[in-house]
Amino acid sequence: MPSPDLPVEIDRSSGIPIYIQLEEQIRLRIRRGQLLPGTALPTVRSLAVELGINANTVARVYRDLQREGLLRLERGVGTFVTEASAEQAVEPGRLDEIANAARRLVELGRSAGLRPAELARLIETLWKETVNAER
Amino acid sequence: MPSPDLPVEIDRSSGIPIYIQLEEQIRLRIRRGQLLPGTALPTVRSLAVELGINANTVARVYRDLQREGLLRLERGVGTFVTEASAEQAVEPGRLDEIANAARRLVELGRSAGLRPAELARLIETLWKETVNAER
Amino acid sequence: MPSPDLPVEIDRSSGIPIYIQLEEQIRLRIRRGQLLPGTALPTVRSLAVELGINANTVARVYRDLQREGLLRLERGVGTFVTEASAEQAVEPGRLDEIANAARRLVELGRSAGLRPAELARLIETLWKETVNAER
Amino acid sequence: MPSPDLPVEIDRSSGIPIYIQLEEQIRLRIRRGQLLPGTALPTVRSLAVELGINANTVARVYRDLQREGLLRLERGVGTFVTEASAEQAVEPGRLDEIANAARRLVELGRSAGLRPAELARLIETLWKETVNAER
DNA sequence: GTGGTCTAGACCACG
DNA sequence: GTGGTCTAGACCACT
Repeated sequence: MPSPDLPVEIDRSSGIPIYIQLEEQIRLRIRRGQLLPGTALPTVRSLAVELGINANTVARVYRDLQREGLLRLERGVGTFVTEASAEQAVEPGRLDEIANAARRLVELGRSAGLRPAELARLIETLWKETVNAER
Repeated sequence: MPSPDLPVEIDRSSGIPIYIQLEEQIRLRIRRGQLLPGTALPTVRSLAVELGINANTVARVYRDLQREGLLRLERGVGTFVTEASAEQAVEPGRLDEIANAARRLVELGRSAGLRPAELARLIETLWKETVNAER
Repeated sequence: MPSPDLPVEIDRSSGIPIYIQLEEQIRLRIRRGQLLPGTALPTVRSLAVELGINANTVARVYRDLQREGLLRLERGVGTFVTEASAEQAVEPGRLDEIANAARRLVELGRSAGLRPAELARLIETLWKETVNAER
Repeated sequence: MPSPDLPVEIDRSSGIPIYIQLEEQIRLRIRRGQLLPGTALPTVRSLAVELGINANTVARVYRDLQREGLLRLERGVGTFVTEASAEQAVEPGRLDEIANAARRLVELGRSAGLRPAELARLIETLWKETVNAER
């Protein structure tokens, strides 16, 4: 499988660490089925050059995603999307549904004068409660 | 007005800065009307001791909330909820509505195998889009 | 909890990456109950100086162990053994038992002319079979 | 002697170098008496194609095993198992004994929550100690 | 002073 | 040429 263009964008002024931005964008592409199992990713160095960041930063991202089981790093060969990643894929319809729910939440929050960070925190709190409730 | 108990909880292993956790919890209590204008907050030192955190951190929180207009620091006297804070209060009904929307989003996200951080990021992204759309 | 001496040893000529050596030694100490929950570890920089290695390498080790749930990194404060690490502790008796079984295997392997790497590989193969058999 | 099928399996996601995997599997087959002296091995190219790996890698493996005295490379003819390899053969009974000891160790390790890499490392450590004790 | 991120660059192992 | 490790050093966020 060839290495397709990887239309990743880094916002250096967002305050969000570069490696987090990269990880999430690649993870999301795999989840959406835009990066199928077996697909080769750009080499560490080439992606670093393309994004204007350091190769170590890219390597860190690939390594993190390897631990999550999404990527397979082959020394001397390259980096590939794992077969197992398909299990973590999400149907596009579901993602739309999620996006809609998120949009609704954002509108409600804004009209109530909340801040984005407050909503994000609310989500994390509810998430933990849900997890605990399962136990 | 007396200083009520301030049932704040700090999670040291969450990775979220302590001052952020504190700020949001106090802000939310004011928004909910659980901390009314004129109410005195615990002293910097007592709250620091109670939570087992650094006094500088508490001082920073009070200072930040003062800048937002929610608190009033009276040197040598204490810290109080401002009258103006009432303007930022949100009706309980609205908060319930928001909480419900958030709960739904959390459930959708969980069933799709997403992580809380991904949802939080989604929210922030949508937020910015909404802001830009307004311009 | 104070930071006790951490008698770690690095063998730079072993060919085994420094961060792997460090990780395993700290992990083993926690497993053995020699590093109890709440205990503070040396700071990233001090351990780096003590071992004569780079601070980034120590930071990587701490970060990896944090992901495993063994350590808790508190920015601005320090690094601590988590409460949850106790769940991964192993009784000393069991470790002795394991060491004996390993010693026996080593003797058998040596007398049959095998190499250590072959034994190690045999272990990993059997391990995977056991895992698959469980499914 | 004809070239038998060589049922080798390569795990590209194991992190273990391909040449190590290949070497050990061939070595083990010779030790077990499954590859007898005089037997021809597949050509470098055919084995490389069959396994989907680089021909250089296969060549390296054959060369390494030649240095160990297990294989004989005859230029323009092919690669063969040496007569001397018989001396390194191990009786099946012994291999069973070793496999049993290894299985026991794996079970103990798993029930104690260790990782395969930790067991492998333990073995290598004990091996070195045994060697030193002999001196 | 703590940990976290990022850079630049060197050297190594693998294919 | 691929990824992996390590160093040295800068700057930042947090307590």
